[in-house]
Amino acid sequence: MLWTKLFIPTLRQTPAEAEVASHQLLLRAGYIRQLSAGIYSYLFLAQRSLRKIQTIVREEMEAIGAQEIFLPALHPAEIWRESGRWDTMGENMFRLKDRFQRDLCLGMTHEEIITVLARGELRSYKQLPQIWYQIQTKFRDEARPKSGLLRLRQFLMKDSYSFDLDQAGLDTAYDKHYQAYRRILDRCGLDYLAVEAHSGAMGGSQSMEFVVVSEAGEDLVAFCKGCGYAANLEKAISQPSMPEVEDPAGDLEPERFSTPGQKTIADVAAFTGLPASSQMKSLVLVADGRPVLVMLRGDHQLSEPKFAAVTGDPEFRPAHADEIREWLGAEAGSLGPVGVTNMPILADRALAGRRNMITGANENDYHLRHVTLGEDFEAELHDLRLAAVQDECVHCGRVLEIRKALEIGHIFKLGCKYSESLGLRVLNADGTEIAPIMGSYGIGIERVLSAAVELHHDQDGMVLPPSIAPFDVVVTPANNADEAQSRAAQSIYEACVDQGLDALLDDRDERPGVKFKDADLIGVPYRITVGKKLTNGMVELVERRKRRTTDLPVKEAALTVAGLASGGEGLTAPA
RNA sequence: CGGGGCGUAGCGCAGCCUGGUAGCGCACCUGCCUUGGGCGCAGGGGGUCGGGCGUUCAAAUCGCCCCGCCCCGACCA
Repeated sequence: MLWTKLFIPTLRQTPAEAEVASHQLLLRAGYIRQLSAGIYSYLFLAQRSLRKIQTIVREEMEAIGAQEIFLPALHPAEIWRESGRWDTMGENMFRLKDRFQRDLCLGMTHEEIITVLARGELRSYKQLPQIWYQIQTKFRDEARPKSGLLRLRQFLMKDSYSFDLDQAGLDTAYDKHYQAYRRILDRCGLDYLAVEAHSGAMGGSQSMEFVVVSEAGEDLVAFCKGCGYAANLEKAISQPSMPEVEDPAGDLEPERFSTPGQKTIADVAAFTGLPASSQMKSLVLVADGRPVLVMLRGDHQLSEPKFAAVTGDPEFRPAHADEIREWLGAEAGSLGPVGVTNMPILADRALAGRRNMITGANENDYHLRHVTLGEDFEAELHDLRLAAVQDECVHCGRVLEIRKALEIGHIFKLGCKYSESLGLRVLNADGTEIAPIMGSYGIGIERVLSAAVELHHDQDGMVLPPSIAPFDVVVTPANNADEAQSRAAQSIYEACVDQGLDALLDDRDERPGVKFKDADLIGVPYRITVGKKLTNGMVELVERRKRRTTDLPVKEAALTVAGLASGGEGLTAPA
């Protein structure tokens, strides 16, 4: 294609609203334009790149026997009421009414729709297993859209759904997706991690996220460079670091002492001269309508999903200030477990074996020292904390890395939640009716592109992996007004096209600097520069990623790029 | 939803404090010139100053209300 015929509106300056690299570069390189918060138009370059990503996704989905379908984006409320999620999805769902005042919504995911489709069609065990997938626009009324294409209100997702007769079948479908996702992300040139995750509002037993470690991400993941253990921070298990100060020895009795105005862990640490890890933190939560006291080491944080899993109530809430006063007789900041009998006490395992710690006295402005779990109060032990910096891997003992990450894909074993609630049943071989067991698997298409840009860029612009770059190669005559250069560039361009390359000819009447800058910015992996060396029959091949320039005879240029491009498809991130 | 910031030409910004009818750089158009890293010269086009109401002889500028966008937090498959 000829640059002069294309619309590639590159920007010299970065628009002020863009903060993260991918957002800045996608705007500057003329890939996207914003319509509204979290809603973007995809211009020519973005569309080409997104299509390449979708092609890779389709190929790998077909390879595991998945069949492409296309479901509606506009859904009647009834279906969501049947599954119960009309109410539980809350504010994140776009809702609207039709002219007859019937409730509708825009699809944020498609478990309900696929299950309703299946229940009308699937009758017999002979029809299973099935894997159906689509690439669809999803709508989510995010509280805070942000960071360009990283958190959108309207976005593309490949979502697939598996239907099986039994757990073993689901395990197979899940594993196929796991393998397919690995191949997809490998081919897209992403350096990623597969991490154990919570299934959250999806329900279900097992789930795994595919994430790219990046400061632009909003998840936190913990992983071990030693044995490969990796999990979402909320789910991660870890060996707590040693307390900074050894506990006082002996069978000491709790001792009340005055701590006027010392409300936070940090306050008390400064006041007593003992670090947070020598204190116990008390949280009052309300689960299933009843108060629960949760004890954690002072420097640890509650993992809400772990607490929800222990209590079985995903809707738990912190107690209100007046409830805390009524139940414990003191304000948050002076709470503790000693003498508490009116609510169950849960303690994190990191407190097991600790002695003589500091905690609140349940009397404003007083704390207790020498409090020991199992002696001065009793509690049920659970893993309730978030893995913390310096925690060690429980498998191999190495210190865990904790990093921000971008969620690209997520696979879930759903179980029978949707088949049961929506009435999907098939007859088994023995004539009994069973609810098929389901899985659900998603990949954010725009996030693949954004993550690739986050991972692969430099001062001058994007450095896209060849597999997802909008063009493989750009042919740039340094001076297009020079008849010989222009003609040679044209023929090299044609040779590239003949090689099956997605080639771009920069035929603009611009100074070379402008053309070089633009080519760098939009991230084309290879550039063939036709310039002064043409008089010797030579052109230059510039590899965007390595910033390396090689002189080549005119005749070999196209063939060389074709060889590099096909070999470079699995290009991965530098470590 | 809470906190903060911003809204003036396509992009980046100044002007606002101290009211007097809008400016700079880049981009764009025309011509000349130039052609190895966002050239040079000359001429030119383009703005409801986010919106409404108010104060005033006079509002981009002051006041009130609203809208939008960004960032932090809350929230979130």
